[in-house]
Amino acid sequence: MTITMKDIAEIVGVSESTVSRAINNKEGVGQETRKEILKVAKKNNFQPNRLAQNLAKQETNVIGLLLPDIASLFYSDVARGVQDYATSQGYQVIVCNTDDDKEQEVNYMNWLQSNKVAGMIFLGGGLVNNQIVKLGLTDYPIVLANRLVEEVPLPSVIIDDTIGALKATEHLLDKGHDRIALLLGPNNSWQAQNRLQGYKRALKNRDIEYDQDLVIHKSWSREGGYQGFLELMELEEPPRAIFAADELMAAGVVEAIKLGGYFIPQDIAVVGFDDTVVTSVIDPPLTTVTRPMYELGERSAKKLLNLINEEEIKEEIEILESELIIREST
Amino acid sequence: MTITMKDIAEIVGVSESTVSRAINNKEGVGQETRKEILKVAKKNNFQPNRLAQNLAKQETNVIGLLLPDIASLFYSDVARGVQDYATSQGYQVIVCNTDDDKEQEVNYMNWLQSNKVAGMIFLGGGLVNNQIVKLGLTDYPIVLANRLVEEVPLPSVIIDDTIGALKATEHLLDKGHDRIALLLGPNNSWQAQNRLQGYKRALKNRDIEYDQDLVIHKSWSREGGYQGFLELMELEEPPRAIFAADELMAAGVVEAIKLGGYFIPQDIAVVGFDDTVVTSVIDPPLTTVTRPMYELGERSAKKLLNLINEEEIKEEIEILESELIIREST
DNA sequence: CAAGTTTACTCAAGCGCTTGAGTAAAATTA
DNA sequence: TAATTTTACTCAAGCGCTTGAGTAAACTTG
Repeated sequence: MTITMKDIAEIVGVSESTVSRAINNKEGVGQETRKEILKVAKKNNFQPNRLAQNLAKQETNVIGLLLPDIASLFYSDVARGVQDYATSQGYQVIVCNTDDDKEQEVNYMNWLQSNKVAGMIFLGGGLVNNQIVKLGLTDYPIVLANRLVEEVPLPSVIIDDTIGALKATEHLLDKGHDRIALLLGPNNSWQAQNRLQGYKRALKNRDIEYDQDLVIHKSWSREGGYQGFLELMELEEPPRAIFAADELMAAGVVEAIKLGGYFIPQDIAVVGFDDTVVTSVIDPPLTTVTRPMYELGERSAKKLLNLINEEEIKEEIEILESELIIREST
Repeated sequence: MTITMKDIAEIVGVSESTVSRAINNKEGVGQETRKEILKVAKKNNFQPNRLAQNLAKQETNVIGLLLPDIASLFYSDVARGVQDYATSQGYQVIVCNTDDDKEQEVNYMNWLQSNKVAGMIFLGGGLVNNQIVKLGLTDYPIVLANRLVEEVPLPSVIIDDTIGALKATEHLLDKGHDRIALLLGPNNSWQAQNRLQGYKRALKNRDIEYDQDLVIHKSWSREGGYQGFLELMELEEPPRAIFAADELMAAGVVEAIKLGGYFIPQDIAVVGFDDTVVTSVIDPPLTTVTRPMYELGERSAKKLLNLINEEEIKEEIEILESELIIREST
């Protein structure tokens, strides 16, 4: 059904290799012949069989992207960044959802390897690098994106939330608050640690004592934010500024505050985290820390392609910083 | 570096074909030999080269998914549905972002075809089916998801917003409203048409006259909703119920209502569209029409795989219905 | 126990493309 | 015009796997 180089060769009356060279714009083909071959190819809508091509060339122009969940606001933005850069360079991306499941991650790794992808990006998720090493992938182009780097050093791109959290906290301090509450997810997470660190650093810079009671760990959810706020209100002297270090938590906090009859920012100032459609919909518009998600994807892809093409890589670990967007909630 | 069947054959001392059959669990291999082969394969972490495998078998277990933008809330959910079903059946998915650009769509189509994907799903977006036909893909497994079916009949799965809009309108009618405003995006869109139709049908069912003034077309955005509300308020007798047929528009409407000092639902009842993190964050929780996005993906994938495996396909066009979720805004 | 059947394997071609080496003719040079 | 270079091509092997056909040995059966 589909036409092959062999067919074209027959039609034109040349050898297969000539057809190959003509179609791939290589030299060694006469003008006339080339024209004829291209004409026939076009007429028959010839599409080279990539499987054969890749097999012969021993290379592909596909990269794999492993992430927890493409349906997540955060990851889908990053994925888009990866795809845009990759396709701009002639590469295609295969996205695999691991659901943070190590077994799945390993399966996909194998599958991708099996398919001879040119390289892989591990975005978020939890596969210990150990396993990557075990799987003998160290000689394989790999980039870690927004994932904690462990014992084995691998090229990575990460967003440092510390700076963002620092800026957020400083902003509230600038507004005259000295008792600032911090709402975080479970404290075993890397993200929570970073954000906490930024918060602490900001306090330290101003010689303000760190008050354990003002830092509350809940789930990374709206409910978590809601409950966190209620807990804060039970303190003897409730804080009048809250840094909710997650967009959903921020949404929950805002909800709880309004329900409590308080006004933002007059009664209580709020800073959120991430700038997605969620924070954009909240009333009032939230001052928030924004992470360069799309850029994270782009940079990771770029790093990977550099790796693949063995261009020089400047730094092993690239750090992107989160920024503060100031709006009406503070 | 990577081990091949040939290597294994040499190590074990059998022919390559025996190795192939052993690894693929086919008969014709002695127990002992098979065990030995598998042992060697495992020990060396053998991964069959899919390129070669697919080339030899003349088939792949990869499908292509073309959609406008994976970073969109709607599409990423659908994509996840596609991926989950596909992987459960041993297929992998390649996602291509077309940005609703026909040229890109065609490029991706060709690329996917070149890679011998087993089939494709066209999700949303605008390539006229004509071009699909031109590209000679009619004999190719293709499923259209949530895309208007044109002259050429192709297997499709769509979500009928008509029913959802009907239910939403009826719900407001049930609540005693007889002047219900409808906020829509540009009226040339298929979505807008469907939702309008559902609205009209609901009115007709109750013998309520259709009032052109109550139907406002703006952009599918928060701003659109906001402006739409202001326009409605300028009517002589402003409506006390609004069906904002888009989540962002709904968010805008809610914002405008609150800013105007009105209360939801006491002063004005609101029904939104789509049930994503956006509607979940709005206060009060919105009564909304929810589209089965994940299911749309699943069903499309299922239809495609049936097509690929040439199982019987019941209906050419499968229609999923949107549902109404009743919450506090009405 | 001869004839037929099954089992466990090997052979070799083929999937569609690439690419280094080979070759004859045309073009250049001295 | 003979020697050299260049051009335009062909040949054939190879990428790693699959698979139908072939074969010798082991097993069944009456």
